[in-house]
Amino acid sequence: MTFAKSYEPGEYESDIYAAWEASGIFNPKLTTRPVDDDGDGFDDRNDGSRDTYSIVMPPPNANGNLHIGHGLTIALEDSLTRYYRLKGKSAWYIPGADHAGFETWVVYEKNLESHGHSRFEFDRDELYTRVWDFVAEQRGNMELQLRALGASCSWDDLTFTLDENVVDRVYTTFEKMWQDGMIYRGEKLVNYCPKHRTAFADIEVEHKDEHGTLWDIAYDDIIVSTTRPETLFGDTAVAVNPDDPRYKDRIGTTVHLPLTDREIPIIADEHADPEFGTGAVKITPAHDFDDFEVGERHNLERIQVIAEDGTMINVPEPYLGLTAAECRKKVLKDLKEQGLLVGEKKITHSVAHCYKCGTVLEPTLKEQWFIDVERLASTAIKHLENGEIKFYPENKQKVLINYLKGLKDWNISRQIPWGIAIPMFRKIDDIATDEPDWIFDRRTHLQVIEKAGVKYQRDDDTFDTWFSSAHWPIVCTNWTEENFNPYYPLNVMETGADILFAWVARMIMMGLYVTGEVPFKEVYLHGLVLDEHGQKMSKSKGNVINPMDLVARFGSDAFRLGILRGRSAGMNQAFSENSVIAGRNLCNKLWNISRLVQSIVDDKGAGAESRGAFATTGANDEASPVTTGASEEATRGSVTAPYQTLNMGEDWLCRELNSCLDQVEQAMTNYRFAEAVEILYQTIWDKYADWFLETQKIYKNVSLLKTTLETILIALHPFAPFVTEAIWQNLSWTDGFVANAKWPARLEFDPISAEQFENIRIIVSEVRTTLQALPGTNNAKKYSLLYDNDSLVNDNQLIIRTLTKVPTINSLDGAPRGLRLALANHELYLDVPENIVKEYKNNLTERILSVGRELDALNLRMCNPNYVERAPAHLVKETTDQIKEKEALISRLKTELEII
RNA sequence: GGGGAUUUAGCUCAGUUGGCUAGAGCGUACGAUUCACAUUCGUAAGGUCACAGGUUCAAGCCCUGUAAUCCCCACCA
Repeated sequence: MTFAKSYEPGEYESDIYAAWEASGIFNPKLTTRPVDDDGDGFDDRNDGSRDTYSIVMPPPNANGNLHIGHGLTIALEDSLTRYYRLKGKSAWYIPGADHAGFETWVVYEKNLESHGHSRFEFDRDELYTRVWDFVAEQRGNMELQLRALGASCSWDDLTFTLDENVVDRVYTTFEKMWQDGMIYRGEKLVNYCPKHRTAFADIEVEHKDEHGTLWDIAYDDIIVSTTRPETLFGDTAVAVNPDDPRYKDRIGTTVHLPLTDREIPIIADEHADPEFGTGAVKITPAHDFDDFEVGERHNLERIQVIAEDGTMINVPEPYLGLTAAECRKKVLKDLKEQGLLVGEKKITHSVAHCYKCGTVLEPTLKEQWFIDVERLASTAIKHLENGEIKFYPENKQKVLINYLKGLKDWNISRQIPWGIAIPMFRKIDDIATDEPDWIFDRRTHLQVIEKAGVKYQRDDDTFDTWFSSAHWPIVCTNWTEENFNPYYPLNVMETGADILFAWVARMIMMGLYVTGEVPFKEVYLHGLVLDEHGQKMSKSKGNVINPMDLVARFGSDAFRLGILRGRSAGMNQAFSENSVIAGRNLCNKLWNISRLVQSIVDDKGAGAESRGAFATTGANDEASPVTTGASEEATRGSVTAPYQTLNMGEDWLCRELNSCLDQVEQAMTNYRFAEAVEILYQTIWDKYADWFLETQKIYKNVSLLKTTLETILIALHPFAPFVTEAIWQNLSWTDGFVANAKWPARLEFDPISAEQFENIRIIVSEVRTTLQALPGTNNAKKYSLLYDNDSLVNDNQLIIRTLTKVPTINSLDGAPRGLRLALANHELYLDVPENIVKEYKNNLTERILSVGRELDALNLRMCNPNYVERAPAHLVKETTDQIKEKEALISRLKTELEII
């Protein structure tokens, strides 16, 4: 098998994924048998430790497509998973699919409407079945897209949010809460979307500033202001501030409610702000959240005047049955005619909207199931304050605690059929029995059940999606009360910062309530992926980037590298194609590095033959046989034979690779993905290719080339899984999958020799810089390098010549000539004719000035006695060393200038 | 009103507990061309680290204040 000239992701990616999946390496339950290389009977993978690593996928919508945010999620989560798998952990990345209750329902309802139907033609069970079929039809794309992104998740363990075990667990929790008295049914005001005809939790409401009108209406002698005159019919009081002198003597009296024959009381309540308007406010407990509370305090009647379908009820005949908007017009007109409308002005106020359709939400009185969150929240706060969960970014811990402290009771009832039925049944028979009105029962497939001779009817509502989602870590890991589960709590929960409250908070509360433990040890939150101008992506702006397009054009790895680049926890960040292109280039670079290494191995290595697991044209016989449980022997990446470093460049490379591994490990531990990618990019491109491989064109150390290439392949694998695997399979000497390789060991090298190579690099750079700065072009080919009494240069002529491309390097015979290079410890000259040297004079002067400025700064520091006294000794020494070096350099440059 | 962020090169971002002359990618300029890769190689230019004070031997980093931008929560009769 040969390496094509450039890496073509499309030719490899799907075959590679299929081979991984077939091998079973993504399922830790198939691969957790001991690995025993040295035959001592102990599992010796990763220092013998065989601990677990678990992470769950925030479930994408089962019947949707992945968007750019999913792309980021997968890049982050899969990098972690692959990294810890390579580190030898039993890494379990559990995939999921979301029934996406409301989202899917909205799509389905639109679909129904487009076919001329309405949801009200069907009963709930029928609708549920229909949506189920609808989702089943649409399903599957998302899972294919996850594969295309390289997600190394255990597909056998995919959890759908309506799976039986999920529903069971949700019912168990609900039952426990019911028994613990945390669930109550209450008539409360809820945010109600008249279009979708369902209530929402507070968190789902979107407040937007809107322009509106504030009308002043005379209730006898008292003027009240309102933006919603149509709710006047629901007024049951007028409130004034108890300290407001204007109304002191009116408290306890009544006013006449316009357009009706009712008298309503004037009450004293802090809610009325004396500064606002006239200081008197109408109270409509059934249609306003604040008024509801005032009503509770004063025991006021709640009169619902707007029905769930948005029409007027419980109002005088002329207004009955009008829509709220029509009613408002008529009320205003009638008030005006009676001279009771005494003023109006434009105002801006914030209005609650449905986050899905934008309809103005109607605060509506409704009986719903609520969770008393007091116990859940306070427990969560305690564990959070205890530091049991580490947050990235850190500040989110405080933000979350702050949120939990102000958390209100949680409305878990939704009036949409697509979801998990609430397992509560209401007594039908109005007979006097001691039986409670509501009972818990799991048989939600039945509309009516009978218990102890009494018939009960199922509540038609379903659970808020977040109620079941809150169980995600529990249900994905199959946590049970009975058995110890090494995968729970999860090592990390990775998700979007925007659902910290909606999801993360609820998982923590639920995890603690159900299992007594926090559901994860760490939380990593990512920000939004913005477009290249820093704008939020949206369909209406037309700036949406489809991750699958990028994958198709540049490859999955390029996308992953691109989206991780420069990203840090919790931050919204712009994203552009450029970073993906940079990623694509790195993949191609790595491919060509491997191509060169393989060609050297082929030339020099004896008897090398391809043992790749499969060919580029498709999975071959060697890859597919592993179907039942992975044999680790067959799938684990191999490690090459020992090597010896034979020259300075090799020692240097080993040193740099070790340092790279250190930094990548450090970065991954701290979730600094961008940093890990950055250091790998630098190491592979600048160090491995530009310096080391260039020297290997001279000294071909086959065993070292093999080992070091494996090192960079494995280290990059978490971020660029496909190209590293494609190369691994293409190389003649590697075995198994790089996806299941061992994280590289540190390389042995001679540190003194490694440091020597730094000197070579400095010399080479100086030669290059000078050659570029000299007048004329093609200088490298024109001028030779001369050296005087310099063993480093003498011994490394070949390397220096190769790297600088100068034609010859000679020992200086006789007096110095040409241009002396500005190197402190080396006598090196470029054999440049005198007239050219003179032209270079300005350059030299410039250089002296700049070094002089640096020297001044250093001297200034040393003149400060406090610095010498108080700064750490090694810094002071460093400074003195540098002063010496700069001084030497300057005098050298000056002599040079004098000669000219 | 409460809370959380951001401000560093033309653009997008790093800069971990204070330590040398503030880094990277992209972009720009100049130079290179059969020999792994033009998805390439070499070189360079480009920054008053938002502003003003303070602490310190030393501040992009810590403290105080100011300005601009953004997000979340609550509220707006």
